[in-house]
Amino acid sequence: MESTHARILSYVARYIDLTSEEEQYFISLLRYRRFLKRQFVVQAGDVCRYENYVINGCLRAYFVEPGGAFHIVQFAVEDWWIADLASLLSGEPATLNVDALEDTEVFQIERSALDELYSRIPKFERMFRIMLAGAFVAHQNRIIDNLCKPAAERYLAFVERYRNIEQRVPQTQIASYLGMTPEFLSQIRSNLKKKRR
Amino acid sequence: MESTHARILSYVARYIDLTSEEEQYFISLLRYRRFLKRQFVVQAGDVCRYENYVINGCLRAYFVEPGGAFHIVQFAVEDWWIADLASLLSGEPATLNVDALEDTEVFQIERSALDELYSRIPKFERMFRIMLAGAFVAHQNRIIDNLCKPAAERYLAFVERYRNIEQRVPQTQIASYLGMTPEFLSQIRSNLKKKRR
DNA sequence: CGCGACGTTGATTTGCCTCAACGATTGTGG
DNA sequence: CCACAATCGTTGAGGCAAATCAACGTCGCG
Repeated sequence: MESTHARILSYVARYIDLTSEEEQYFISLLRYRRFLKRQFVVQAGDVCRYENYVINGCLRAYFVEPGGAFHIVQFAVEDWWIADLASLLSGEPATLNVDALEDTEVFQIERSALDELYSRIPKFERMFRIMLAGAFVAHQNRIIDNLCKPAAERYLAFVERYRNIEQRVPQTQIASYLGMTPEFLSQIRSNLKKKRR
Repeated sequence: MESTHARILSYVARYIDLTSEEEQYFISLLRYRRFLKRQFVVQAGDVCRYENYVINGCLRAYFVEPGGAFHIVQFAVEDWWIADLASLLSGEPATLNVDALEDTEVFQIERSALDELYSRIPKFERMFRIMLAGAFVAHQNRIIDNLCKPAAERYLAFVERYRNIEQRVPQTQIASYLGMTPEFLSQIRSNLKKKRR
């Protein structure tokens, strides 16, 4: 546990400097949890009560259409945060599901603990502001890519950018994230192979 | 000018409470500017130095592909903020253009002034954190819609959500925002009209 | 007036989806 | 430890939504 704390603290240190007291206080708000593969972290319909930091393993957030089709919105591996942010902030029921693609260890921070953290140590407000700005820009770029790149290029961009994820999760999942069918992704890959030779 | 300050102050008041001293300080950081229709607010390649609050009028942020195709990423009307956030934060050259679809009045806050504002009045860090969270969620929903809704539904959702924008900007622009060709949007609209009768 | 932006309509093409069938691999209960 | 199911990736035929290309009418503007 010592070492896992070290990890999240060094993550925080990328954004802000903490005194060791502040570190202790921050750590006291963390709740350690393990999720088994396929286990839910957040279920659509329930209120999302935690922000989740991934220590190791892999989570995914996805949206299920009334028809039954589902679409992956986000993956989260080591050092990433994941939640249904809309639900966490508003207290409304979540529209996203979050579950584990591998056995996964996380630190959770409860909504109320976050609020207290912001008040006690405003630096954390800065950290989350900067994190959110980065996430916002990433989403914006994803929208642009979806608008103007054909499926094959989007796949290549994904592999380029998230090699660590591409290795670990099944193609079905990646296809869903990229907004195409698994069959079509398979076709793309086989075309790329041919071209490469 | 008095009245325009009142407007941005009531905008801020949605998020945080300020003393009148704090209000004065905040206002002192604002730089008033007018942009004529078609005038650039940010040009891709330049560094984006300001966060822009729209007093009235309408701005658009768009991305130009090497091939020449362009895609609208965001509109901003009264009470909205717009910038190339990636550039503003990193100091790298902007990848987006921002220009005026109508004659537009804005308040600009310079990057360095923002930093000072955050330090002097951490409440503003909270305001921007909350704004960013909202924008993040909105982008996420847009990604989901692009993935699972057909073009006609996306158009209807846009009209529903942004009636004030839909009335004011040409269809070409809306088609670009929605990720479809103007011709196809025209077809969709004519089909909807037929159905409505 | 004439030019350029805008919207419309139609013919053709294409990127991607749907559906279906088939091995290969994983994993799970008997 | 085997047998059977479930998950995963692949391939192919056919279909549809949306893009492309082209032509034309309208309007606002210099």
